[in-house]
Amino acid sequence: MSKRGITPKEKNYSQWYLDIVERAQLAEASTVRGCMVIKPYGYAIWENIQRELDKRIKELGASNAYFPLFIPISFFSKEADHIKGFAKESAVVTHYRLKESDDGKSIVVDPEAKLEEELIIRPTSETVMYDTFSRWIKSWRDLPLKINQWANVVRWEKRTRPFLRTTEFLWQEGHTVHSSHKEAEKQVIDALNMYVRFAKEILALDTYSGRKSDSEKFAGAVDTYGVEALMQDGKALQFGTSHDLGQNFAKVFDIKYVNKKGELEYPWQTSWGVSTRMVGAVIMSHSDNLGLVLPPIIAPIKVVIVPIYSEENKEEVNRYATDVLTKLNTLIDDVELDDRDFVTPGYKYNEWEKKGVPIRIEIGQNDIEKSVVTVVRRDTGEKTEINKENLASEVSNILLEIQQNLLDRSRNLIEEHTHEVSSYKEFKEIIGSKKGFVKAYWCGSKECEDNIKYDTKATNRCFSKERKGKCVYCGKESTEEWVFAIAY
RNA sequence: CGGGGUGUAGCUCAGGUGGCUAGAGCGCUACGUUCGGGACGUAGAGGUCGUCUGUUCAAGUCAGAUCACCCCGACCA
Repeated sequence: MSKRGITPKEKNYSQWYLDIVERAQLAEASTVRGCMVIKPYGYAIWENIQRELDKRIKELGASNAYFPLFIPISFFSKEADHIKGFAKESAVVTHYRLKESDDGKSIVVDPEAKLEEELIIRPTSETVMYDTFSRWIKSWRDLPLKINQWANVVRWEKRTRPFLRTTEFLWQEGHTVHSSHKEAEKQVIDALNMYVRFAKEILALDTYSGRKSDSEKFAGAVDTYGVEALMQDGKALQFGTSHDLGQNFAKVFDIKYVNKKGELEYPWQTSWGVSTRMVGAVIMSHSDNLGLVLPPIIAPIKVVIVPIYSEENKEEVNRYATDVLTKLNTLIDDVELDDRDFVTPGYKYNEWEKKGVPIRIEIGQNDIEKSVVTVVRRDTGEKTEINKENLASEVSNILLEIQQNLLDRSRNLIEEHTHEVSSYKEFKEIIGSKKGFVKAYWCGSKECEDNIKYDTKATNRCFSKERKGKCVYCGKESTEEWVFAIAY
């Protein structure tokens, strides 16, 4: 008998998401505005994502480094578009000391200790890094330079939600410097494709990806490319971006190098990043009304063993369970034997389901007599008996199947929720009823884009392909098809 | 920053027209019985009622101020 279920996603998707985050012990709201405390279990998922991603970042040739949290306001304001984009959400440090208040009852900011120059807490690190890069880069021999940073950043967003949008978040930002625009453009696409493959292979998420429209561009970039995943409620979630910065930052940070011909030149730069928002994307995409569902590759616990016993056979069951654990450990890390004897098996089933553990193994008297174990899949709920002898390899295979099944589901969801439309009437109907992605021609004018957004809340997510047609809003000739959706 | 709402136990909340020792469910602790889908019984612990000021013999309850948080918009990874 279930006592308290989570809010079903059909009823209130947003509440369903928050319930999962809370009941899977992933994170909780912090006392600091808009921030969250990532709990050990949630952080373990992040660490798995980090580990897999870090490998791929290094395959792109980038090295990890670390730059300061504080950015002098003068650095920050050098690139005009950049400051415009982030000015409205910047946390600013103005003082460096506190003192006792006059009545001695509290601690206040010491007005004497005002900083000569204010410091911005980084919302992104282009500016601090590029100031440094200007001293690192002198010759064509220093290029390409590829630096990655794992860090926290702060953006004072109006409205926050755990993992999806928090005031402070963790991320990875890659920054590269190249001697030609062509090479930089290739880097932008390589990084984008790396994210697309990562989503598919590790997070089991199918995506759309491509160039962004001018209005969705990163502040200070020449071009921005994004990766868009689809959530189960039909809304899009951007979880990664890759920017072609052109020479915009090089010019204002005075990054110059001498090329092979002996001429002084500005190099071409890129930056790309993904954040803890990915954890939110995974939660929203795969989970169901029982709780979290995790792709096995990033699951902190891949298999949980639940022994079922009474006082009489406790020892026998535990011995059998320990044996099963040893067998599984030959092929699978992260197996947990839940031998707590102060909660009932039903309680444990529920708890591990909420936490999204891909496979549960039940062991009781029945299994021991038949020399089997009962294996239950989190993604399908399917129960099978598997012989104890070839257990490890069979369970490994099921883990692979679950990973694949989640990706298949994600692909199906995106296919079912993608519609090509030819008229604006159709566009509005689909966005209004089914949501999802809508492919439509767009003439490229900001006016049409804004009007569509005003009418439907749908925004231009990314470029789809070259194709001749008529702009879905104004009817002018267009050569470009774009992907639209209502986004998080 | 606009519009709405809420602050009482760890959590979710109840406490008409002011009145005596502050209420429930869940959770927590102890003991016992249980254990193949969130077990049950008994006994307990837990609160300066967001903060300040006022009205009153008397304030969780009324008034004013203040702070905090939540929801809906505009902005964003």
